[in-house]
Amino acid sequence: MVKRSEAALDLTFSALADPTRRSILKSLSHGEWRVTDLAEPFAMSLPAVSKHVSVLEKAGLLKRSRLGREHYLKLEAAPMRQAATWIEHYRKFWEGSLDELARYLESNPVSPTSNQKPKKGKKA
Amino acid sequence: MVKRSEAALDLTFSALADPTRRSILKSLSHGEWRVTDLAEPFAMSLPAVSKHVSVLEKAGLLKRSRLGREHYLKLEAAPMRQAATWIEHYRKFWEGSLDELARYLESNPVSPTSNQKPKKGKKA
DNA sequence: CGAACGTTTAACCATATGGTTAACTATTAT
DNA sequence: ATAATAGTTAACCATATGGTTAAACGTTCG
Repeated sequence: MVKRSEAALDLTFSALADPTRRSILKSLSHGEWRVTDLAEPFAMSLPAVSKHVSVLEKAGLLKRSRLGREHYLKLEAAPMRQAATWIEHYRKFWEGSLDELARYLESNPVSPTSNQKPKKGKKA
Repeated sequence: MVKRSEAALDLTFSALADPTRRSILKSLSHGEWRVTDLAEPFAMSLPAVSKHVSVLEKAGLLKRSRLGREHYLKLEAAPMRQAATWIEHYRKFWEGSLDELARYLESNPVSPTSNQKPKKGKKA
């Protein structure tokens, strides 16, 4: 099932990569909105917003409920958790780096001692 | 400076939206790699990987150090923190939703009591 | 009924993305 | 000096993305 979740991450991250769509999610975090309401703050046409909404819907980041001619959109934040978990995995790394930097500064007060060049393949 | 960080989020999320690039970051979390080394696992040309690397570089997710003709790439996970923070903001929401669901189920044992239709503008 | 509303779909356009191969630059090895 | 290695850049291609306007669809209002 690696493939499956990779594809889901693709959808989630690329949905989040657009400022209009992030703004829409922000609106939805304050309640359920109609497409027209969502579109109001933006300087773009309704069909453009409609497309953004459907990108978010396909990524599973919102759910749509039809009520007559009106569509109500509701935030579905759960898929973000997978993305957050993916990113979290790297927190250890950047925190680890700071630790290493601290250790380096402590054990190398003035001049660096080792600066040999790598010869082949991976470094570090 | 809202614009600035919005643009940074665009870059970060769209860099993360590609499985090849996520895989490259994963490799870099095990140390510093050259472009050729990074390319080895993939069924694509070196220029293709080179482009992916430069996308990650522009997003600030890795740093490049030139050592003769070799380029060593190093993970720079810090920008992910901003993305993680953005997503984290929504965790409260989905956890809140689960709370609300629990409360709803508790106070509505069998049949729902309120199902009036909304009239205009925002619902919920 | 017919008009207005809410939304999507269609057709189109410009630009971005992800890949290719070929050519080029720069460095290292023989 | 020549050849091999590491990497980028250029030119190209197909498809995706983000926007537009116009038309269509279904629902509600008068």
